[in-house]
Amino acid sequence: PSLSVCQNIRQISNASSPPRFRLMMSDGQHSLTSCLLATQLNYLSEENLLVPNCVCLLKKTINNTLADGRRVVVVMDMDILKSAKETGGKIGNPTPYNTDGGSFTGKTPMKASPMKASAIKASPSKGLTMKVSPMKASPMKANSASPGSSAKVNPIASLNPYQSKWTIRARVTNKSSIRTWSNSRGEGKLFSFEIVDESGEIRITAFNKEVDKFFSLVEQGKVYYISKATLKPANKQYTTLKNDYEMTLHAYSSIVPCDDNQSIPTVHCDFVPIAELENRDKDAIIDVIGICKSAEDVSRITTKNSREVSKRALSIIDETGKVVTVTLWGEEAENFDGSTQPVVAIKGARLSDFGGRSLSALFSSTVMVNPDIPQAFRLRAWYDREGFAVNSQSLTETRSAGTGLNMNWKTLSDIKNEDMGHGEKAQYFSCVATVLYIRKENCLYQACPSADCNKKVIDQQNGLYRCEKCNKEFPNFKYRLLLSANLADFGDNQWVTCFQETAEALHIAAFDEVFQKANFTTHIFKNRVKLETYNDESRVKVTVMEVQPVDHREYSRRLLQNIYKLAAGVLCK
DNA sequence: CCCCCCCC
Repeated sequence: PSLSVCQNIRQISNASSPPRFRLMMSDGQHSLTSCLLATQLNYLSEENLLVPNCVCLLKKTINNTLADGRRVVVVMDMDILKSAKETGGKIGNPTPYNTDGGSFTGKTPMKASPMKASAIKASPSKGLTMKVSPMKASPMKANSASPGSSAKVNPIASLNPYQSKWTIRARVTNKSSIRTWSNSRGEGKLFSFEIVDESGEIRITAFNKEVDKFFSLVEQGKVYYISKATLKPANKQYTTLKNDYEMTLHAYSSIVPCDDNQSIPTVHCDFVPIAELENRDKDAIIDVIGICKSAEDVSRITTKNSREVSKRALSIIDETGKVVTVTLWGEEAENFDGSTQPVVAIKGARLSDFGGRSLSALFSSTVMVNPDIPQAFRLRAWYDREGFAVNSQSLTETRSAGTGLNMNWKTLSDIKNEDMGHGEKAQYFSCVATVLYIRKENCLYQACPSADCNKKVIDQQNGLYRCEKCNKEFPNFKYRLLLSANLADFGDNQWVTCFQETAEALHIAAFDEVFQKANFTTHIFKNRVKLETYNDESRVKVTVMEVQPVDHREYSRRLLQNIYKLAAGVLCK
């Protein structure tokens, strides 16, 4: 073997397939020669490993004479030892290179060849022909890494872009679906997967033809021998894997299933109890497991980049009695079935601070439904025995009144019976109630014109309007809706106040018939209750914060839950 | 050669 710097690489432009590459190699001794890259090594160039100024270890070269008499050194096997960036174009003591452009004519002085002297001496006679057959050379080598051979297996952690001869044995931990792209640089398809061995992990990507070749072969959880793939620096922006490199499969890559795989680690999860999520940082990548207590229907949303994507939010609960919302995306969202309240385990979910604390599955996450692991069996047993009836609390504050699992549900009689609103702080409760009557008198008031104030202004009778809250006088005011409505449920009724936003939600405007229409409509009302004193009279005031349509399915589920809870209480006695 | 991780 000999060490050289690849000074120049050029694709020989003819119609031959596969393409051929001509190299200018120099060993730093003012010499230059023309080499032909054996076609099975084309990937070195295609993958941009073989670039000017990279240091190459020529492991096998064959001197050849072309049909037209030109002599050429064919590089049959080589490793890239150092990237161009590392070498700056030098090996050992730097000497200037011959930069004659390296005409591919055989005029290059062979005696000054950087090739190993012995190889030059063994220069073939004119009559010798050397067939370069990529199809013979490469797959054979790849197969030598197959099970049963004595080939050494390399740890993933030892791989780097400058050695090309290695074989790893690793388990697939996360396989993507096939994705297509189209941009200014072209279009294509790809899939990627992550693998792990005792030493580490790495991501592998396959494009186009390699997608066709390897997609169905590569299965989640299975172990393979993998060799002849290209390593390149990983863009840390896009991966959480602990590896500085990632792999690309190419035409000569080999993936061979491995049955004897006990020693290869399986996916390991470090589950964080849901209650513990409160103490973790935003954007933390965590593993979580829980029972899917409820699941939204799948929905289509449009992202900021005007891409359409499916989404489904799940509420999962674990033995801590805490619930958190987890969002699944794309196919995972579409295919998820929460109807049986399955165990859901997610490796690598991202913690967000939306609604307090919530989780989102990433492309790098592994979502497992009813996985065969002890934690899943334990959770199942807990939930079916008692978990279903616990008074769960959600870490995720949902804005939609109907679906939150931390709603303070009350009946209207509870407000009086429990003396709600008498404490220092206002309380909040939700109820399902029907509008019996809306008072249309005084339904508008003159409000402070400042953006976020809305306080009723005092008409100074001099063309100015005073806001006590802002301690300011304004020449104008804005009209805001203020409705008094009488809500009723099965046991009681309650006068409530709706300001602008909530009044609008009742779908009423300043017309009688519309008022009439709003009567006897049923909604979810989220309310604030507080004892207030006005004109020396203390009254518990209930103000509507939110009006939402009743999700009858969810409402029925909740009523059923209450029945279960009552039943559980009776059984305990 | 992708690199999207979203929405409320």
